[in-house]
Amino acid sequence: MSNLDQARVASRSTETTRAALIKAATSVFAEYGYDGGSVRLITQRAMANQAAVNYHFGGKDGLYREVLIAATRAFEENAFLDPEELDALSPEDALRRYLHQFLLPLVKRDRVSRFLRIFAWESVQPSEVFSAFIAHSPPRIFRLAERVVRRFLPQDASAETVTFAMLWLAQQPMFFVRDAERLAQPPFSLKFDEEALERLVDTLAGLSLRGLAGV
Amino acid sequence: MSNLDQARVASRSTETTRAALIKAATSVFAEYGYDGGSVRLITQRAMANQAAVNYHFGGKDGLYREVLIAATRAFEENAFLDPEELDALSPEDALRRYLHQFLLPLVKRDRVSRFLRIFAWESVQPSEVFSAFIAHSPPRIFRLAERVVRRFLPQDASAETVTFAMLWLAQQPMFFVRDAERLAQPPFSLKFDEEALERLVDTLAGLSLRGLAGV
DNA sequence: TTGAAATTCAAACGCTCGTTTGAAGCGAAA
DNA sequence: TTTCGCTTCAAACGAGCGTTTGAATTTCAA
Repeated sequence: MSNLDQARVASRSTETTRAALIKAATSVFAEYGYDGGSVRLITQRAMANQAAVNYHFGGKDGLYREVLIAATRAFEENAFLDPEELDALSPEDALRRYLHQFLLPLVKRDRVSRFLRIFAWESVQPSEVFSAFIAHSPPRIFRLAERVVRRFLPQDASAETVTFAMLWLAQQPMFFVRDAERLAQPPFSLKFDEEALERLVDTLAGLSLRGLAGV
Repeated sequence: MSNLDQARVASRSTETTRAALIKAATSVFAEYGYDGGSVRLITQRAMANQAAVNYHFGGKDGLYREVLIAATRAFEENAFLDPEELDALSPEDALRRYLHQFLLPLVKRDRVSRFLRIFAWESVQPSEVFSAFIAHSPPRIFRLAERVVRRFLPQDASAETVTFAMLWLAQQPMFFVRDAERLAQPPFSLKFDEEALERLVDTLAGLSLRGLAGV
């Protein structure tokens, strides 16, 4: 076996641990955010040793960076919402599609939903790792929101107005995803099943489209 | 001097320390949230001993509870936005007034603004203290938002719809207040002076009132 | 089978956190 | 002046955090 093969085999075992750690870290960071997610809990869920994080990723931040890379890759895959797909829809349908996609974590606990939750955390407790990560490429949720919003705004809208409207739209689903657990408690007591999600999409789409005066 | 007088004098000195701690805690919790705000920083700013927090308030949570009580009192004072005042305005003006009031922290660093910032933190990192505190009386920002929203919604709107719309409105200003510092950085680079605040109020009021289709 | 490299492991380190401790300081009554 | 309760203080405690350490184990080419 060549040295290359040895490296490959060695890295196969390495990859197992790395993958388990990234997976566990994704769920832990989705639940508790970067600061609140502890290395001990991650390694416990990954059934790995604490030191493995530092051995394989150089530290907690290195592991987080890998999670963000995986998240970016998942978002870039056309499995997720596609800019071209949005453009093919009418502005109204694009808006509905956007809201529905980013509210999905309310009822699904899949991988993409966890990534969205991490983004929701970052929208509130930005970590240095994340800030550096997105420094020169705004996260997709903002790029998509801008795309949706631009089709409604007049051509001569100022950059500031576009930014206001884009942020306004982008943070609407993030709020519900982020605060889902709190909204499930009194005094709100909102439980999100598929049907409640549809009603939420309807309500938000209606409000965003036509505003309060249009209901 | 009677025992009562002695107690009064003793409590005067006590009140000095307590007031300094509550004031310092308000600013620290406004800056860093409950979890992120350390007792050491609070006592340092209050020029008090660390142990004073436990002596006077029984612990960090007791001090926080006092801050929340002070915040509630400040909000209940008619210095702040008054439900009756809102009702006296047209629905549109009430909406503008609401947004303007809750976006004020962007340009002012006064006491009420700090309380609003604490609420913004809680909307994202709910502490047990806060949850217990508001358990049976929703914070005013939500009660006011419901009041504003109800005047637009049809009488037969479901409770869930009202809640959706209320949350939708309430979190709009909270987002900008909470993320002000992040929005000041690239890639957004939004600086909020008085004029930018007015433009933001205009934009949000327009979007909330007429939606994207109305711009 | 052997030896060296890669990986895992339990334990400990250094740090910050909220809290506790017991002595010292203080003001007012006796 | 002495005494007593209230308040302050420096120091330490215990728990949790990310990280480091050095030995044990595993892996696999030779």
